[in-house]
Amino acid sequence: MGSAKAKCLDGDTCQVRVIHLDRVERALKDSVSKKELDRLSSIYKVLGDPNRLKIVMALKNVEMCVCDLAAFLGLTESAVSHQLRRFKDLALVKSRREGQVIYYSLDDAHVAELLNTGLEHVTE
Amino acid sequence: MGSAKAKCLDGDTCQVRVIHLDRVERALKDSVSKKELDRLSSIYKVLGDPNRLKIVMALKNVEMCVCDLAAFLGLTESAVSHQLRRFKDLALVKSRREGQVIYYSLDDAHVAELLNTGLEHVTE
DNA sequence: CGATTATTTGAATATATGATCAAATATTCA
DNA sequence: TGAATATTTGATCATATATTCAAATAATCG
Repeated sequence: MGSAKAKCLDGDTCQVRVIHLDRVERALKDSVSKKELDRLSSIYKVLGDPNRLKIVMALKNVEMCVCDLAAFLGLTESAVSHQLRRFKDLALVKSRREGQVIYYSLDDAHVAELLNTGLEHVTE
Repeated sequence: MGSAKAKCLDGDTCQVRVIHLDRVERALKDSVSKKELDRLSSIYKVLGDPNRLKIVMALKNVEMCVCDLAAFLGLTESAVSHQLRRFKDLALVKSRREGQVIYYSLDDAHVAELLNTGLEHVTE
């Protein structure tokens, strides 16, 4: 342990410098699958924009239509629609049509939890 | 309620279409400050990249140096260093020097919570 | 001190992203 | 059916981002 010698991790010809091989191997072993990692980072990413965060925090409390959200955010309805699609693609938000109006609301309890944990962080 | 008439929210000359003025006003009232919103979205954003997510999940369990993380991720040490700076700028990760080696570790309990909540989401 | 190791920094670059605009779709209502 | 309303879609563009490379720092050791 603690050796600064070059160690090989990913094949035969590589030259990867590693100081704590045990920790690296442990981290590799403990890491979640690529699929789970991609899903999780996508969720964080979609929350990682102020406007989208406002959208989802509003939808946490009440159903809203696109033009309400646009007024709330001070953005184009088109811009809001584009962002809502990202939430829908991740199945974080669901929609319900009532005549001409489409109502959006949160569709995932975990995301609500994620938001609550985040809010605690920021407001405490 | 339910009127599709144009309502004005942000000044005198605007033409903002709103269907549920009450909901929009309520959302505006309930929304967190811009500062908090920016901080929170920055945190989600920094977690919203697969490589950075791997970094911080590894650091949740054990202290690691740059070259260990680089080996773990299959990235350049420089790339890892750049990403670690983002975490440090947000005070989510701290570093400790021991001779030539700089050890990184998680510096924020809330982020660990955020990660745990996220992991539950993805692995359940 | 000079050589080696570990990390950081800044410039460069290719790609991703968010907003806007114009046009398309879908629903209601006269 | 045709006009009006609500939303979506695709193209475009300016900006942000992640990685790489080369060079700079920082610390140890001979």
